[in-house]
Amino acid sequence: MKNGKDHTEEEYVFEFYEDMEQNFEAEASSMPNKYNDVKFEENLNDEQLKIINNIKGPMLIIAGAGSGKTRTITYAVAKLLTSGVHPNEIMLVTFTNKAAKEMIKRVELLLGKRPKGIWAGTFHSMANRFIRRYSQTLGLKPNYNIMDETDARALMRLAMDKVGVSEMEERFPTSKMAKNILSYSINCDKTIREVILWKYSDFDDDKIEKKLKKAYTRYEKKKEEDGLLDFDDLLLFWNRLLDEKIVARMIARKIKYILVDEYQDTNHIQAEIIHKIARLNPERNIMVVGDDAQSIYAFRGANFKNILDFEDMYKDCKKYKITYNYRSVPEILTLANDSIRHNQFQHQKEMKPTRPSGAQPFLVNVADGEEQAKFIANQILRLREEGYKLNQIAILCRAGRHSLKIEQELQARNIPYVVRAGVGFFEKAHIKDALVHLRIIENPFDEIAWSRIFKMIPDLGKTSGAKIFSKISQSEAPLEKLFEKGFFSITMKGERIPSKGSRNLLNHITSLRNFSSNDNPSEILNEINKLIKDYIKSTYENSDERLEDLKELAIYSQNYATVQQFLETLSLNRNNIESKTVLAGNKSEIEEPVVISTIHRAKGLEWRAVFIPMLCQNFFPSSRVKGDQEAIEEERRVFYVAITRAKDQLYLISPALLQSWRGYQTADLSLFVEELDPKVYRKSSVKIKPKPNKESGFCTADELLEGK
DNA sequence: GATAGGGTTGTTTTT
DNA sequence: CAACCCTATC
Repeated sequence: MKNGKDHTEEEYVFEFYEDMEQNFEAEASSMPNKYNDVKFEENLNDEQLKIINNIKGPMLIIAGAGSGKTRTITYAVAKLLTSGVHPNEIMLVTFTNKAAKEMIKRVELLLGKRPKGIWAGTFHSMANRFIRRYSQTLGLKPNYNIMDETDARALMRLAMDKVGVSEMEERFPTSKMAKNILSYSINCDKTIREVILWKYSDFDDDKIEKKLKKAYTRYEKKKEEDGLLDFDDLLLFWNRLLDEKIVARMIARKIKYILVDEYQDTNHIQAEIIHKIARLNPERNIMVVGDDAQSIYAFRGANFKNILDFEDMYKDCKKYKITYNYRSVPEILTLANDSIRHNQFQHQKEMKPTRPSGAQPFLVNVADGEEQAKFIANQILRLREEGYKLNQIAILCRAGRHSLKIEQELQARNIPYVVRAGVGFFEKAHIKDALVHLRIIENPFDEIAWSRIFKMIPDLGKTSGAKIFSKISQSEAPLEKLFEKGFFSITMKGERIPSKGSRNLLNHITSLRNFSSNDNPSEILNEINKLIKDYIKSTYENSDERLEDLKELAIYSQNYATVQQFLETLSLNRNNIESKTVLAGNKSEIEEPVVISTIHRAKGLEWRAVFIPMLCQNFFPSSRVKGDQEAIEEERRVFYVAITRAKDQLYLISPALLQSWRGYQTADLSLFVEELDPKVYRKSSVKIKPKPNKESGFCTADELLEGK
């Protein structure tokens, strides 16, 4: 593997994995690595320097947006390494695996050498490493597959069906709700009853609760039988592992320093895990970094009160604040502060601007979604003329679907863009169609995977599928056994001859019989692509595009040695590949695209210019929060995160009229804009009237621009 | 009894 | 774009 900074993303993924594997084998080496001299004093401010010179014991760091949080963590890691701490004594927990890789990359640049062996990644990916290693201790199949949320929901549906829940006449939670309830219960350490009362009080009923619990039992059992784990299981089993004395002692011997980024977005079980590890070590070197104002994952059980609890839990904890903002012009910070002060449940803290004065944020009222899209496109072109590169511009949406019209407009104007929202590449139907074949090679007991394959086979429906899977599940056989003569022959309608569907299935998968989970996934995928080509062609409208995607997938998978490595990387890094990139026409030079993203995925990132569309009541904040103060505050934090991504220019855009399922509908200005002090933004003085009466006082976005 | 096809519905945010 | 329900067909 190459050294230096010219790694491709894929190589990092691969090396990353290797490092983790080595961690289990390597003892902390007594030979400290030779690193560059790092100029800590020159590159950090006083607040930051104080932190990295005091890394010991429990530390709580409150870091405002744009305060150089990543820089501080990076230098902290560098500090530890240069003072002789071995890489595999450090655990760095980040919010995404991408963030982990980027931080390691930055540490590498500082040290002039790649620090091999740091435990770095998300809670889920690290949990996976430990669980794979100790699957036997936990009584799990070593080749378990990790389900994504869609799969987990499908399995929950299956469990509910088996328990006979969907046939009930009374109202009952959907499989999605049922899965959510279970998920909250695990992540927040609450009973099912408590979760129901907390989030789904409509279903507060003994009978429902009883049935639900029955479905859960079935769900758990099914996962065990099929060798499946959901995201929550990863945390659950890691946590359980830490109660095993021998394993815990082994982990304690290795990990001496824990650093947790984005601590405001951890939930109860995650906090429990790191505290268990921290307490295993007499020095309890645990550093958590976060900003309660940026906690936006409550829907996943995150609780920014973890930050407050931290101080209670470690009475001797040292508390630091880093407050200088290096990102945004003071005008943008003023608006951000003016917004977040409306939140009651909040640490009071003040961001100190360091940049000279710049442009005031704009509040742009537009007539409707089309005008909004036009305005954004116009303004992007204008910014480009002013010297902005397109990739320094972002459109940040509350929900993925808010960007549809904007995308169309950018396409029409030949403005290249990339979308980081909605269904990711690996969740697309055709990609999953291919991947489920890999899943059954890895683990043939995975019913969710099989049933997706069954759907692709002509003359094979639900009933036959269930019969075939029941044979598979009883066979206790690896994949090759399934090809023994007559295995798939099931009798239908009392006839002796194998059904058409089962013969089709056998034909379909026969060419996979010689592959095993240890083979290179790309070779297998090439074969799979041949198998499903006709199905893709006949099922999907844009099959050419999809077949291209499948080729891409096979190429991408070359970076992984085994099926297992490939599959679990996909499960745990789902948003690493851009879901859609539209490049401008036939331009010879490729221009870096504008970014369209959900706000949630924009966390930790920054752009020179940021557009926030759809600032209307019932869109942002979303209609679901009605009256719920905590939910409104969460939405306001989402707004705050969006604002603080902007370095130089910020555009708040609010359409007056929106197209809903039937016709146009007036939309009120978002509470979050309404409540702002009008002094913190510049508003177009032009009054805009709804489209139907498009006469006096009404203007288009183009005219609005001229008038500015 | 089982499968295929049509038409309708409803979707925040993500590991 | 998947999950549902209904109807036509084998």
